[in-house]
Amino acid sequence: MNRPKEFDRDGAVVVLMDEIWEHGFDACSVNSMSEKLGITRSSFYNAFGSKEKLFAEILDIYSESGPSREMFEINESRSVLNSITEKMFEICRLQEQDKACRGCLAASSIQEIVKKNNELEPVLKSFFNQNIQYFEKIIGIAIKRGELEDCDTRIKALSLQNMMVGLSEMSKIFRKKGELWSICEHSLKALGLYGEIEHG
Amino acid sequence: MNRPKEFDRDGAVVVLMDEIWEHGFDACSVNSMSEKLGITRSSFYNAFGSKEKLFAEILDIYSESGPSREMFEINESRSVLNSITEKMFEICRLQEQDKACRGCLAASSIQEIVKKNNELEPVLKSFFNQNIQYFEKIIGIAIKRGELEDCDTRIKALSLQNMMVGLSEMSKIFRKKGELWSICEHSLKALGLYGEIEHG
DNA sequence: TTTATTCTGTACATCGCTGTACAAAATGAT
DNA sequence: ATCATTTTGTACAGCGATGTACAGAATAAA
Repeated sequence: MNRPKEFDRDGAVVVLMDEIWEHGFDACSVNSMSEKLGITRSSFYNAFGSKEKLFAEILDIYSESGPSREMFEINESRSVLNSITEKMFEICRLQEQDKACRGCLAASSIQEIVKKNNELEPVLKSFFNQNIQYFEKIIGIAIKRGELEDCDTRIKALSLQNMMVGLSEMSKIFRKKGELWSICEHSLKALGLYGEIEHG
Repeated sequence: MNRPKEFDRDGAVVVLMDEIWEHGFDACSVNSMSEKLGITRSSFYNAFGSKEKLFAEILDIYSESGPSREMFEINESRSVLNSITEKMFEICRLQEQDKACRGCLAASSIQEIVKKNNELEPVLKSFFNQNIQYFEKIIGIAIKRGELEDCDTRIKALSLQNMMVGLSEMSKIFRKKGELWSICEHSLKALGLYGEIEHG
């Protein structure tokens, strides 16, 4: 019926996610992203509408692969605290290995978007609110199971989020081997969210 | 001997600190900053050398007024944990009131500088390392005084820093009255760094 | 083959930013 | 008044970004 696209749109979104993740939202111009894909700007606008719409898409994909996903695989054979701790260990490992020091895409975008991009600010905020809701949920489960003593789930969730956001930025500054995990381990234990794991 | 400057340099640095704090390092062009001061770019370059040198100056001033300063007023009549808690309460209050959602200047700059500005990266890193050193110091004092049980001062310091950096970004997203402080209070208590304070 | 549809490439006019270079202005000291 | 010094203003030449508009290319269906 119509002329087919000459590039793989889904693949392109991932490429641009990496691009924005590494260089930041502002630094990635429509120009440079189009160039990266080997298409022209008019194709870019045609395919993605605008930088903002693209970012919203990217954030959506990011949240699919984000902390919420894997942690959600909470079954009876595995404790909630274990899931949290394991996930955090994995995050620390990834951040430590990442030579580009990208941190968390969402956390890194806060500075460039809040109070600076009216279109994306609500998108980003909803990302974090969803995360908090998820954290509240699994913390609630942990309490019910007796893994965690009773507490205000929202404050506990916010504190965990706070720790994670902090970690995203700290990972860019403190690059000594194992240091990130030692912060994480200490903070999780302090919050009562630590569950023993095996790490190689 | 020479023609006097036609603008107040020291005052200008403060104006530009606010400018960068609010809009970010990248968003503040030499053009816009010069315009803000009502001078030309050549005067800007003459007065500050470059954007980078200006930022280094600003960070220096910022660290003077930063967390380290007031917390350092630790005397025998006031506990270390009290000082920390009071300072954190003050920070939460300021962030909550700040409608521009600026967060911490240094924390907010991480994203734009690390791996992106070779000249400023070491400057920023040294800012944080100094902060950590200071935290280690006062935590050491707290332990000696018996306010805090014995622990690895570096990890404790890093965890505190992590919490503060997180708070800087969280303050831009979660704007409900008192929520920031409830995160902070909970996290400080968890880390064993909370000291009872009177807050109005 | 023609038609409708959609994608792509080129071009446009505009804007802001960069760092430097050089001339003009202003002052203190002699 | 002249000189040395420093600040300031103007100008330059170049770069990259923006969003749109329009023409051309490619395809599926009729």
